[in-house]
Amino acid sequence: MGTPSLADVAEHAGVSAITVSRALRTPEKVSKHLRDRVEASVAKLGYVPNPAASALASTVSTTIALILPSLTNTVFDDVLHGLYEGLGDAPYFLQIGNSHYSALKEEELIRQFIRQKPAAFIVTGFGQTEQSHRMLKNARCPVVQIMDVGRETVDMSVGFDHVAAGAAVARHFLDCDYRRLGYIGARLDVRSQQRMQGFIAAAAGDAPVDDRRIATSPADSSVGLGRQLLEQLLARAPDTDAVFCNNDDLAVGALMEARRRKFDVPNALGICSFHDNEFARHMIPPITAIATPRKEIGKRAIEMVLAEIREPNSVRERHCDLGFELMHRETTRPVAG
Amino acid sequence: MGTPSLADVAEHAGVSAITVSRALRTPEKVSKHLRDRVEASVAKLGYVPNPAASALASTVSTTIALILPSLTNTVFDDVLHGLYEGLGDAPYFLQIGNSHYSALKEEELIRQFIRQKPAAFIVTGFGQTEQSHRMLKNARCPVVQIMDVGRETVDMSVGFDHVAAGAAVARHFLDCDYRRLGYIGARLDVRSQQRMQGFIAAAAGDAPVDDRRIATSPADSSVGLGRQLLEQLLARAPDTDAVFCNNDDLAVGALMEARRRKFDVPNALGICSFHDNEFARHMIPPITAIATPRKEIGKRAIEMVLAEIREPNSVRERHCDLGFELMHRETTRPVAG
DNA sequence: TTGAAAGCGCTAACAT
DNA sequence: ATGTTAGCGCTTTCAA
Repeated sequence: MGTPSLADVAEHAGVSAITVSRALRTPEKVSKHLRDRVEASVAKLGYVPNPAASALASTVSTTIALILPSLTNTVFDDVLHGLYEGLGDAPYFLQIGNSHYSALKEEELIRQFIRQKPAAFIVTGFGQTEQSHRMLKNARCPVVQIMDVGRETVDMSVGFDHVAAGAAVARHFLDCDYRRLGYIGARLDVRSQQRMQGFIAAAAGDAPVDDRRIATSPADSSVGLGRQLLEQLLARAPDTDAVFCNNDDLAVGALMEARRRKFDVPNALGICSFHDNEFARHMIPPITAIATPRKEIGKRAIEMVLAEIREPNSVRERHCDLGFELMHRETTRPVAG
Repeated sequence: MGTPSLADVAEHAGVSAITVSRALRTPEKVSKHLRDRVEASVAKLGYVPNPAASALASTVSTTIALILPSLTNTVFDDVLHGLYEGLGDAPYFLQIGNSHYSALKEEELIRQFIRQKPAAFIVTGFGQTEQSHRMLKNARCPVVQIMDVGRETVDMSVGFDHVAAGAAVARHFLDCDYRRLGYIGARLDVRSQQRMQGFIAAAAGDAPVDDRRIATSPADSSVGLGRQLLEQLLARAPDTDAVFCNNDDLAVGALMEARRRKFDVPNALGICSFHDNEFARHMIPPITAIATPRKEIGKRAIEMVLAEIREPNSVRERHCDLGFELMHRETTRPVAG
């Protein structure tokens, strides 16, 4: 015989299997006397529960299903760190599914996860298909949608407002007296587009964003791509005086390209980044950026989920807007006035 | 009734459950006739297998156990990307355990994983406890140890030689005529220490590394910490002429600190980084670094594992040294001579 | 090539 | 507070 089973523990402790099960899962329902005996046997035999058997027998497993649109985007690394930090030693397994930014693939993943009776779902954004939405509604477990805020929530949500964040950048540029605004972005998912739209809309009155000043690419974002995109943008619109970069990689690339061209940053060219990774603020000059609560989103999401698992409907704040913060550093001019 | 089970598919197709099971797992053992009927029913009912039931009934699950010492270290993000890329659509789930750089915690994780009858184990390094080693040996599934190369392998391994990598940096510094060599590092795990020792040993003959020129910290590595550590090192040994940085964050920080002090890099101070993230080569000046095959390690590890699952003992190269490469850029002088 | 029966290790439901 | 029974959905073993 290999590893000991519940029955082995039961025999060793001289009790029934169900008592061992209870002693382990709901110790308060077992008398101290038997609980002690069970615990001793568990320790003696080195018993570890078999999650597959327990998943099969009960209505929920110890799997928390997580669906991310990308694993190569560092934003989700940060979210993951928050998730694992929040998870701590809780007896749940995070199972990651990668939807590759496809709602159909996501639907497929949800279908697979459903079979595992996950203890909870954490999914990215609000772009689910109708089917997905229905499956999540029917899953009878907590569901958190992360990264974004919105109305059509399945159950709970944590994120921030991307439209507002884009608008904040536009307003900042205007406050600093920039007027010929540009935008560079890579791999434009829904949320990036919201940022861009918020940016364009907020700029529209005072400094409409010219199409020639928008440079994007379907490629993954990287520092090298940031250089290229700025180059493209300047080739088409050399008099651009400020660029909103859709993330830190691109912003660092743009800054390096600007330096190579001996541009005066921030006077001749302002740069504002998005997300604010640690290295952005250590560049020379330090990069102005919208700081986003990536790690906090992960941590909060898992906390909500664990709380709901413990005690359904116990979470009061079911929709958290964690906000963002503009870090005004040295790649944008001082506020005019 | 919720989601359809194997029995439902069997009934719908007018065959027995076991035939459906076979049609799905070993289609070559079922006649084309029945196979087609089964497939049609599977599609019609939208059947998705229940992994818990299959894990319980069979001797292996579809879980691949992965033990990483850290999730906050970007090195492992890269490894993870390689793992997921190599996994592709293979029907296995990666289950990540975080050992927090503790061999005991790792042992505990292995014990838990064993209960799940994983299809394979991927563990980091060679620092397992004796118990862990024994459990892995007895697990009757492929095991790959990643990141390092070494002799006392459980089963298979993929990595590179950290001692040799450290030595290569020392030799490079000497070739470029640096003589007062320093080292900065954060969160020193076994492999970092091997790098440091390789570095010190290789420098010993021509330019022994003075203790005052070693600055380390138990904190997580970051750009800010790189600045601080260089500052500390220079406070103690202002005439240091080259620094080996244990990773890219630190190197970028060191470069920024050097720039703040208006040091002439590479002439007055040489900087060599480790890992070579994409941004390192886009800094100004581009950073000389040892490029490590992090992503390739992940990809290769999963490939080995999948090959062994399909066909035990089919993998020929069971111990892969993926090597490293010194990228000589502009933070170290041209080679003297 | 196909099927029937048994059982993987646990928990839900129902006693006591 | 504790135990008995049945069954989760699949695969193994054995038989035809």
